[in-house]
Amino acid sequence: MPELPEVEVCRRGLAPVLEGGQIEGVVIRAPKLRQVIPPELANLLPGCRISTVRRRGKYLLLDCRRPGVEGCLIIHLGMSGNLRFVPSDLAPGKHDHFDLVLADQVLRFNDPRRFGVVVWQAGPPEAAELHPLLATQGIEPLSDNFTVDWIFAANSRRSGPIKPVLMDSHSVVGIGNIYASESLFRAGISPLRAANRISRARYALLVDAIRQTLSDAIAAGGSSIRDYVHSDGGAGWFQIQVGVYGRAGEPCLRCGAVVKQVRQAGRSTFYCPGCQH
DNA sequence: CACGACTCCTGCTGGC
DNA sequence: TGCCAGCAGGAGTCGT
Repeated sequence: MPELPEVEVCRRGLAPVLEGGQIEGVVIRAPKLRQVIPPELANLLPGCRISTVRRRGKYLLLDCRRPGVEGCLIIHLGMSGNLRFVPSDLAPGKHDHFDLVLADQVLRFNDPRRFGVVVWQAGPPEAAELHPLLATQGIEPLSDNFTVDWIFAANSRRSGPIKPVLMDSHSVVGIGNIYASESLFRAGISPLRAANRISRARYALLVDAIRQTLSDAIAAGGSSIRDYVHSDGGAGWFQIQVGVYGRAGEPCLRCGAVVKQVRQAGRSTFYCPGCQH
């Protein structure tokens, strides 16, 4: 379910509980998600302390170590993944694929569609980026590196429509199907417009829109982290005011034109033909 | 290189 | 009510 804001909200919910805590055990129930969950986690992780819970794109990074073992547990929630703390004695349910057993509770990973990932990268925290899944990740949209100059140059040779380009995690990480549509709506740019046919001035609007949209979503989700941590894990997700996503056929809240839905690269795109050009 | 199609998987919704 | 097609917030791989 997660795009960058949801993963960040998840990280903020996990960090205060996990950081400094010790892993007592590991349970692997479904060996194969998008990749096989490494069986050796059962030997590596018990006894490890988690120093930091980080995020890179839509990946969660748990830095773990104990004498003789140092590495990073890398978790991706895929489309339908979900992490929640449950009581130690709660029986696992359907699609509960992976448990991190802590002293007084369990961090449980549930993922019906199994597009998620749980893998291990040995080495110090800075080595995590060497993992093949992380090595090709693009820049963070909430970092100082994400500028008008950067995106204008990066997209200068991309002739395809801007919306799928925004969703390319090898370019910019974290922007999924919903926030791509919403950011373009806020910037007044058509999702169909070729990425290399957008002016620098309009890219400035887009950079701001992306930053603002993601930040708003994090703020909205962050307000319910307490709920997230000990409830169903769904609280706090996608709570921003939606401009166009899922509103096909309804009037645009800004100009009243009918919101359109089209298909791009196999994904639904929503936009307002009245105020996006 | 850049792009689109295809792929992995389960579950829900809407039409008949 | 049952069945089936289509679609769902991701992203790697492959062919062009």
